[in-house]
Amino acid sequence: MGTSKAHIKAPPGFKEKLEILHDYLTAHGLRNTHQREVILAELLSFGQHVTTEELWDRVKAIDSSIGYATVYRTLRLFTECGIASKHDFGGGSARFESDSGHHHDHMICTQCGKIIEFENEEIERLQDEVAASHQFKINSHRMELYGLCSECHD
Amino acid sequence: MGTSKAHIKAPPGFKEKLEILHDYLTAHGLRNTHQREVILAELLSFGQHVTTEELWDRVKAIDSSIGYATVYRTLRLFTECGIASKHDFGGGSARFESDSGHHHDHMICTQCGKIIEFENEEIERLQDEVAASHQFKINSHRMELYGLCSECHD
DNA sequence: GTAGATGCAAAAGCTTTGCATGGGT
DNA sequence: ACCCATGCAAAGCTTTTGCATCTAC
Repeated sequence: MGTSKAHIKAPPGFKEKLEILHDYLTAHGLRNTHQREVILAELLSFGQHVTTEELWDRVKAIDSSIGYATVYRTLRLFTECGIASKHDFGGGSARFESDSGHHHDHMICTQCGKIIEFENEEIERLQDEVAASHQFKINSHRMELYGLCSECHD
Repeated sequence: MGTSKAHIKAPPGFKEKLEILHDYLTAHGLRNTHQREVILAELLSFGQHVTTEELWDRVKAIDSSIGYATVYRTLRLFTECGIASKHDFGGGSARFESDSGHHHDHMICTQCGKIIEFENEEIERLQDEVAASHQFKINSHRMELYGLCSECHD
């Protein structure tokens, strides 16, 4: 009988990310599995910053046999191969998002939890400048603005 | 027999911070204690971003009867009355620093752990600008640059 | 067939809290 | 005296990991 595994509906960007994943797996002697594809698909279709547990809930709806540890380990794998990144916005749990390629920062509404993404080249430039003035070599940075979104004030 | 408690050597800024603390305690019907003064003094004299446990170690050296929970609760108190602030630079434990009054951000060397503080008004202005363009009201922000300090590269 | 992947459950870390006791005011 | 503060130990939570079993290659 064919692989009667749960069907994976491909969300936008799935194909590209899957290719990156496959390349990474091959290059490192790792294996592709059904679980990894399901988790990737759900991460992409979630479309928001998601915690390991939230993602696990969605993944279980597709394949109830997938365990929490697999989601946890797979998210770390995704982070390592550059198709997702991990953030800590406070509130106990780490949150993951699929990488869109271009860097961006976040505004977090402390009232409703909404997360707005933005990018600002001028700020990035100034960061580089500040770092350079301290002979500091930036590898990564985080910048988060906490406050109230337009719907939560006035 | 006066109060033969361990002597507290006043580090720079101790008097001012202590006053803020006392005012806060009075205003909220709370009490001043020897523990709180020791912890404040050690926080100030540490002079670097410190974890609860690291601070506890130093505090115990002054008064070995002080418990971890007291340090923990006192740091939260300090945060509430605005004489200290809490940061999460990753690595498991939260880190505290005494507030210097003027806002600043951090560069963290991922090799040696050194933390360099800096401030940049231009960046702050741009942050306000970005927030305004999204009708977002900033309450606080964090900005951290991760990489290698001058002593850890080349 | 073999080395990596998975699921379960337990271990690890920090953080936070309940409670009896001690101590400011 | 009253009520907050403290110390100790236990509970909570999320993150990690050990291990037997399963599976992609």
